Amino acid sequence: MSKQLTVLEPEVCCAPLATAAVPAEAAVDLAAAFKALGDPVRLQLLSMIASADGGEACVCDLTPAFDLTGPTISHHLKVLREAGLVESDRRGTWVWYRANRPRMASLSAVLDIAPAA
Amino acid sequence: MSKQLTVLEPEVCCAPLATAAVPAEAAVDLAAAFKALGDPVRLQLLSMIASADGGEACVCDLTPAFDLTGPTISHHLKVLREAGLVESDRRGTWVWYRANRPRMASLSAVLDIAPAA
DNA sequence: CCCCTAGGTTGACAGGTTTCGAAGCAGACG
DNA sequence: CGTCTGCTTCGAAACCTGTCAACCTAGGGG
Repeated sequence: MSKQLTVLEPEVCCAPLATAAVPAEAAVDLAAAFKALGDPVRLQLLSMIASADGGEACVCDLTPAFDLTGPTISHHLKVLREAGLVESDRRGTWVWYRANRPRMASLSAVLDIAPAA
Repeated sequence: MSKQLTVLEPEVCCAPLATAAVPAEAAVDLAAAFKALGDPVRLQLLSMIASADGGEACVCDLTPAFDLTGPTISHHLKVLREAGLVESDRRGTWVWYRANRPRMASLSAVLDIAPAA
C-alpha cells in the first residue's frame, strides 16, 4: 500500500526549471520529492544522513537528536524513503539509512538557474 | 496577516546539505520554501514564470494553462510569494510575476552534492 | 525457550491544505 | 460617473499531515 511512486526517468527530472516549462507528469514526480523536503524535521534528517561519516546514519543516532517519539521519526524516514531520497538497510540489530545522491542532484539541477541565457 | 516568513540571511541557505547538518533554524526556512514547491501546480507555475520570455509572466497567461479556477491559481501564487520564490508587480490592468532567482539558486545549492569530498 | 532492545506499523485526532463559489478591490474605458 | 475585466480575498467543504500511544516484528543473549 505504500506506493513507491514510480520515479520516472531520471532524465525527466533534470531539465532546469527556468529553461522550459515542466510538463505535468514530471511536475507530479518532482513535487512529491520537494514535498518530502517540505518539513524541517525531514530536511534535518536527510542532512544528518547525507553528511554523516561514511554517508550512512543509524536510526539510533537520528532519533535522540529530536524531541519526537520513535514512531514519528520512523514515519518521516518512511516519507523520505517513498520519495526516493533515502534508502534503508537493516544490518543486524540496527537499521542504517543512506542518501540517494543522484536523486538529490536531480532536484538540485531542476532548481539551477539558467547560466544567464 | 500573511507572515512573510522573514527569509533569513541568504548565506544561511547555501551550505550544502550533505556537507554539514542543517541547523534547526535554517531548516525551518528551507523547509518552507521546499514545501511551496511540493505541489505540481506551483512547480509548473514557477517553471512557467521562470522560463517565460523576459523572465516575467502575466497571471492572464498562467491561469488558462490549468483546469483550476482563478482564485485557486491566485492562492498558489500567493504561497509562492510568501515563500519568497516569486515577486508580483501590478502593471496597469495585469499583474506580472517574476522568479526570485537568487532564492532558487540557494535552494539548488543546498541540495547540491558535495563534489566528491 | 524466554525476554530484552531497536524499529516499524496501526489507529486516532488536532491542525493544516486544496479547492471552489461569492464577494471585494483596482484600473481601464466609455 | 457607471460599468466591465482582471485579480485577490473571504468562507466553507473535503481532504491530507504530523504526532502520539499502543502494538507488532526482527535479531541478540541468557
